[in-house]
Amino acid sequence: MARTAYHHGDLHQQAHQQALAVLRLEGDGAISLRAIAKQIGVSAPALYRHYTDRESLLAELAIGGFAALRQQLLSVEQHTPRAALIGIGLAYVAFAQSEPNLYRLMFGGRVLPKGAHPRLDQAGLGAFNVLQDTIARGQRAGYLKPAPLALMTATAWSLVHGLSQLTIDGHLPNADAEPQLAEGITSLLLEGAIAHTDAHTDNNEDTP
Amino acid sequence: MARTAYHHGDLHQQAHQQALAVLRLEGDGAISLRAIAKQIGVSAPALYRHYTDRESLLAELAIGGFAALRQQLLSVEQHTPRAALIGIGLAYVAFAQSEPNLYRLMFGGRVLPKGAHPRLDQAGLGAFNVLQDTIARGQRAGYLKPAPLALMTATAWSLVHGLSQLTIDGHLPNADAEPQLAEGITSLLLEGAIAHTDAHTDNNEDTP
DNA sequence: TGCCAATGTTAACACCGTTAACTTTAAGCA
DNA sequence: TGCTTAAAGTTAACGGTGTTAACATTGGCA
Repeated sequence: MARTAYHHGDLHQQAHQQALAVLRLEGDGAISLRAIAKQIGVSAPALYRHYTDRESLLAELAIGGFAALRQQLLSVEQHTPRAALIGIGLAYVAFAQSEPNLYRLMFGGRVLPKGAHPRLDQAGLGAFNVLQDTIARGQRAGYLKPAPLALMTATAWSLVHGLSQLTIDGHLPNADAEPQLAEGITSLLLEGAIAHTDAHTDNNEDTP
Repeated sequence: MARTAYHHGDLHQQAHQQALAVLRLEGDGAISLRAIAKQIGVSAPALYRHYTDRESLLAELAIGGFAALRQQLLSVEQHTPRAALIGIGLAYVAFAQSEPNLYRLMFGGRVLPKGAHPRLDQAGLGAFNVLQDTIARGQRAGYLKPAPLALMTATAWSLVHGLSQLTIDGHLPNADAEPQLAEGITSLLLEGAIAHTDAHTDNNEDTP
């Protein structure tokens, strides 16, 4: 079952890989089913045996992206609550910076409407949950405030997602040093932005 | 200079408005020069007398968006530093929620590459500066920590931008109450996420 | 072995952005 | 006032897209 021109058996996977390559180089807007089919050496309508839509191909790429992001977040060492939180933040931003076009596709909104691809939403939740679990652990350890979990998770996610998007797209003037920036930002969230000039004022603690 | 079919004198503005209407209803992906020309009652190539590109039309829409965002941020009352900061955060998210498709276009990244439209970058800076100035005032008033201004601005912008994007696109599970969410998130950034159980522990202060 | 479902094929439709070549009109100057 | 010129419109055409219909081939199973 191999290469008789018909039924070469690997079309789905090959189209996926080809589309991923184009995505990485030129962004999702440059993904064309006809071009992909030609490069694989197959007619364009053949792709419709494996993907109902161009959009479903993109959704599959995004699903893979969320799975990769989840793995990257899971691989962060959770030694102390603080190290786990900062590590997750850095890992998140690092992922976005290493795969900017894929990240943009995952959170495009315009390209992949939210309710349309259940497996996509599920994959997004999978990554989301890693972040949420880490925060919950930080709360149980007494390191984080006992604020509502949904609130704290939304805050953390908004921060890392916003930073990812802004750095990827080249906003953020004076974005000199990026790694320090990400670490400084997460620290700022943890310790707060308000100056407590009352008495104690022991800024920059490093270990809980 | 009016309506002889030729030279109806208002093509530029009319195309802008028509494109904006389509953008609001269906997103930037649905903006088609041919369709716009037809609805205005003009041939498609006529648009190229007023826009060098489809992309330049989109850039013009985004520029208008940044100007509107800037105005909305400027209209926030700056009574106390805290009120100014929270007010700006709420206004920012409110703008994104009131114009989701426009906001997505402004920060698309994939649609409008960063260095290609100088006036666009300038308009973005205009909105950015309002946020930065507010933070600088908060620092001068002694309300905010004297951390590097670029760091604090990047943090604040990341937070409000991330929250905007996530709520617009329907991520954030359990996103029950949005206004409280935005306010809670900005407060959390101001006061920090760490529980200070050592001694002082005066959480939830409301005035500096 | 013969049939059927899976998986390919070509042809075609209706769009799209964009350019070339041409035409009409408004405006300014002799 | 009339002529010229540049601005602003026109049609025709090129190459590209996603997608569907109708048809062809093939591998696997009864």
